[in-house]
Amino acid sequence: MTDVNVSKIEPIQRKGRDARRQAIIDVAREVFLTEGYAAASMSEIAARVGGSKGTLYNYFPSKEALFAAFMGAECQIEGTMAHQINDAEEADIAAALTSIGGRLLRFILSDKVQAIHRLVIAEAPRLPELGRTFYEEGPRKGVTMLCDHIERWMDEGRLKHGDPFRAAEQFGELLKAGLHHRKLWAVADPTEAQIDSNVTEAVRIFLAAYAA
Amino acid sequence: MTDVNVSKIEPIQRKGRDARRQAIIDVAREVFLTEGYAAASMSEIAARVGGSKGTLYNYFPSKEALFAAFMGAECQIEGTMAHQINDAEEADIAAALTSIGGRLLRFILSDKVQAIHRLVIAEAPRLPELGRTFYEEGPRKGVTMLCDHIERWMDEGRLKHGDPFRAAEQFGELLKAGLHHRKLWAVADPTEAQIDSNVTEAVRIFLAAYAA
DNA sequence: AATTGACCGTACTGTACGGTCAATTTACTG
DNA sequence: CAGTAAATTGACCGTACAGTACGGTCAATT
Repeated sequence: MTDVNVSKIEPIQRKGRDARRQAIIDVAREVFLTEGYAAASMSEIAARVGGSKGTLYNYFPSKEALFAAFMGAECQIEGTMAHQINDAEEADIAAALTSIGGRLLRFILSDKVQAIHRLVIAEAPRLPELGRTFYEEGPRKGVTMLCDHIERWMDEGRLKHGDPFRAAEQFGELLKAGLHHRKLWAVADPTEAQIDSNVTEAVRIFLAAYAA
Repeated sequence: MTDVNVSKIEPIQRKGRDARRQAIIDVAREVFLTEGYAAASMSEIAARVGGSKGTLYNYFPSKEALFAAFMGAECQIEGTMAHQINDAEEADIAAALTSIGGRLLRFILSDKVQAIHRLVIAEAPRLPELGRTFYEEGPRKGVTMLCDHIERWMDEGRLKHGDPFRAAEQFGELLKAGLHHRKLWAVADPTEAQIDSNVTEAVRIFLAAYAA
């Protein structure tokens, strides 16, 4: 009632609070990615973050909310990653595709991205919007940027005309050929040689089908 | 001690027991596929099978054991499926690939196979041999049979020489292009038109790269 | 008719979880 | 330093789970 100048109260300890909030999300990421959503326990997260469960619930109202916060941050990181991967200044199409493809494939096959894929695939039926936002912010952005390159090359007459978005998806799929699923199924980790080999093969096949 | 002719006891009521065991696995399949491993409860399975939990544990010593039994049966089913999909008698390579590709892609995109993929991907880190046996009995077999066709066509000089196994994997990956992951991420269900379109595109690109 | 053993229903144990709360400590302010 | 509001704690609650125990039922075998 007697709250004169409420606005002054707000930034009272924001720095410490934000830092702690971020620390919680960092721990949550580690636990969620290694244990999965169901097996991850709030008690363990609280213990690993060095605080109590009550404090945890002071920052996030529920397990779902913490999970959503973590996934939001994660998607954003992945989205910005797409920019780095896709800026190729090579004039030669084959060289550009090889360069982009190598970076993209290594990114997709990294342990971190694999763990996120696992999580999204497992929880997507239960949380439909999770799958959607992950797709929009991650893979979708990556494909779209590759698509822009391909569309430009098509317009310049250096590639056959066609649906550039589908072409980008096909190239991405050729890159993964076998390696992605074998890693997802815990059958085998791809070697560096296999990765390089897959990239050159993907470029070869893509250009065989699309080179003007 | 006084166990004369123990052997006689064995086949006493095997028929009913096996039938019941199968009924339990059938129910377990349904529950595991829709709920996932962690969320599936033994009580619910017992209730759906129409029996008591004690009986359930009379047939399977633990939840893990029931899960393993279900996955074993499932892998076998999927393995036999590969045979039907892969027998193509078309002489024309493009026609054969289109025929096989259409059946294979529709199989992969079916709700049942998608649910199994989800389960395997989610549980593979926890149960490493699950991922391995699934791969060996399912996708591996499918790719190998397609590989046999491709190798024969290569030997006959109708396709360029190369690694037939990798070529088979590449063709499989081209078939899926985008659709598989969008369904796995609960972003969008593929339409019939998209499926057909993906098949013809996959054949086109594959032949552009491999036709002699 | 007697016997067997699989089966049912239910209640139970122990454990682990998500989430809550009153009490306490900490950190800032006048 | 005193006062106060926020931050933190850890014990606690209700619930749900895997797995166990047991008295009683019933259909098939002997």
